[in-house]
Amino acid sequence: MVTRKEVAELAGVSEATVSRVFNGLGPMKPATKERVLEAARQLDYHPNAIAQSFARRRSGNLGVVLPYMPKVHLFSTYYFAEILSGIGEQVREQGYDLLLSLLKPDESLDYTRLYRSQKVDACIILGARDTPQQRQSLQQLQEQGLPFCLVNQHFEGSTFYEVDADHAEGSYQAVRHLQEEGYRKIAFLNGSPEYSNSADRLQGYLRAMADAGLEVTPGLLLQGNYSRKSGYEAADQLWEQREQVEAVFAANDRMAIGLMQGLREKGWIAGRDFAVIGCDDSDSAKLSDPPLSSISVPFYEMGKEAARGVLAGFLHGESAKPVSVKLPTSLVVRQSSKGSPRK
Amino acid sequence: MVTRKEVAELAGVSEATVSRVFNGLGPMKPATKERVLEAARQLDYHPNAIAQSFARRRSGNLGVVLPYMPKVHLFSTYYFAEILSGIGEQVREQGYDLLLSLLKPDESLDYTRLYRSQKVDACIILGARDTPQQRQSLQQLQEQGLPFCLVNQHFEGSTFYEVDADHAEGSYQAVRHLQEEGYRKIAFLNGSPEYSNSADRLQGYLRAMADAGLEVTPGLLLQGNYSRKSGYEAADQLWEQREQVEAVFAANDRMAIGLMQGLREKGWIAGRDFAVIGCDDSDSAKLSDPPLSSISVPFYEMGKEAARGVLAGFLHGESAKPVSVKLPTSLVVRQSSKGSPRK
DNA sequence: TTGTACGCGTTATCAT
DNA sequence: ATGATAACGCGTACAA
Repeated sequence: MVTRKEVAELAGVSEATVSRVFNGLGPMKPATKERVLEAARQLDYHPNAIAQSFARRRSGNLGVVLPYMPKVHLFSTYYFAEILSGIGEQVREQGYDLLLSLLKPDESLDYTRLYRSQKVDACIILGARDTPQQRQSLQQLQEQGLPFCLVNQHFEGSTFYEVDADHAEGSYQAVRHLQEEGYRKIAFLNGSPEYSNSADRLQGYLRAMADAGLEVTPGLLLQGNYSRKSGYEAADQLWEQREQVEAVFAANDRMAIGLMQGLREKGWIAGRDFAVIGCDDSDSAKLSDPPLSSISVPFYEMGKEAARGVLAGFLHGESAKPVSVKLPTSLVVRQSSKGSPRK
Repeated sequence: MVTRKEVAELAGVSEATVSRVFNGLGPMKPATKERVLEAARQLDYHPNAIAQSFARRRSGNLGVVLPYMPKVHLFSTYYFAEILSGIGEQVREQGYDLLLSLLKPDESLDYTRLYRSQKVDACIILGARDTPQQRQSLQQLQEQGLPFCLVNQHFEGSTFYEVDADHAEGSYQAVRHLQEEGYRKIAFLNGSPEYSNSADRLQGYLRAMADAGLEVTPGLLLQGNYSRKSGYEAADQLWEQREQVEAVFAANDRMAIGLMQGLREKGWIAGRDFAVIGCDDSDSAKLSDPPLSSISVPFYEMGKEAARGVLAGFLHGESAKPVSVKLPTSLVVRQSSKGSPRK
């Protein structure tokens, strides 16, 4: 590998000058700059990134932590792909690289491990759940001053840097839409409570029902775990009380689709016999039958914002501590929420 | 940050000894080893990975190149998620890290850029297409002796290291299955020709038809581009000649689902009026209505094998040049291929 | 079995 | 505007 030294010799300057040229530092004679660049071109010199990291004492890597994803799919891959793309776009703009860390199933959540080998300067943590163990791990990071960012998850009562979406407002809009279409008996199929999304969506649902003066009977509140299967199973419960339900708002697309599959087996077709709206607007929403109305979440932008913020926080130190944000969602209406309430 | 030097001082040994302990090198007195480990524990010492990379002159990173994925989804995110998981599992086992590189739309495919900054020791390239430009980029890598591996793509006539699946055999099995179910007029909806999968699947289809003594009229060969939309549009063509078609084998799940959606609008239900089998067994196969029969491809294992092979090739030099492999597929039968041919 | 000493390719500080 | 030089934290050949 050709090094700075060889470039310096060929250009007839010192090594320091070569560095200055490549880092655009200090004043320098255009002629020398040109000589150096020409020499570098001739030798096909490229700075050694590892040596740079070593000297600068920063890795130039942003770590991205992905949760363990077992065969029972609670997350859609769409979700992570979008967020990752956003992160990728931002790190490229900042000359950073992206180091992926896939958690193991049993892995104790000792995030500090990632930092202490100094292979990452900051981290974005995806798919975090609100459990005592998680809170403790994150708390520990924060106390040690290690820069990190959570995406699409809020820890009430803590002051972590988070980039979230306004799920409560999104849910409110979805339920309002169903009401405007004439539906009154609207059920809510929620996901696991350890995700803050769940609480937010429940809140949006309840507010929309209250604002419309509609009663929320216990039977209208169903509980799933974000898997297709749990939505499929909820169809049974719903069928039991089919006279009391005209529409369902589900906390994600997978459950919504499972629910539609379950009810179809009993003869109820979404968009004809009842209405459904899901959440996330993943690509499965377009693949389902009928196509699923859903709340679109700006995952790409969330990833990008998280990367921007957490790197700014790191690069400018405490001076620019990032502040949590909440991006807006939007409702995408498709066939599953069409039709009208049964008379 | 606490360094080797401090540990050495506290333990009353030289820095070299500390290194030996942490690398398990050379013979050493158990007592000294224990003293060093105790000192390290006390100081919470962890080797600096960047400095290690610098000294060892290897990054300890495996690069993974992902293609640009525009809004028109030709790849399923499932596909990449599975392969990435496999890679992730393997690199962890080898103490490596995973550096993600997301290509930009216009980006000229100069893969050497990834290596010359020395941030990766080897690369796995996903979603490569067989174009002159691609071949040239890869050829260049090979000539420079840079270790890389292609997953799920074959370049006929070249000797790249590739981990592929036996798509021809998988397709053969799928079509044979349709024949065993009594179908005779079987169409094939292929994807873009720049992916070797397409040619392989076509070959499997043709062989199965030939082996069964069935004629392949030109009308039975449809062309899509792996997007749902292209499958949806193929439904029109198919409908034109509906008397000549009883079943369809599609080169991926997205097209198969689009096709089912298109034909449903005309009144044909998959699994009742005609049969469909897709490829990849992505999770959308379980979400579609009816659930889609599909050829399962061991993406996880392919990713794992690619990582294993390419790292072995790098770590042991030319001595252990990895040899291309082709993993087996399997057919998963669901509702879309049930039913029986119309009389 | 352990210590000494050098090198790795930069960045950054201080002279000139 | 440019050059000399000291870090940076570790691996490792060689010496003891």
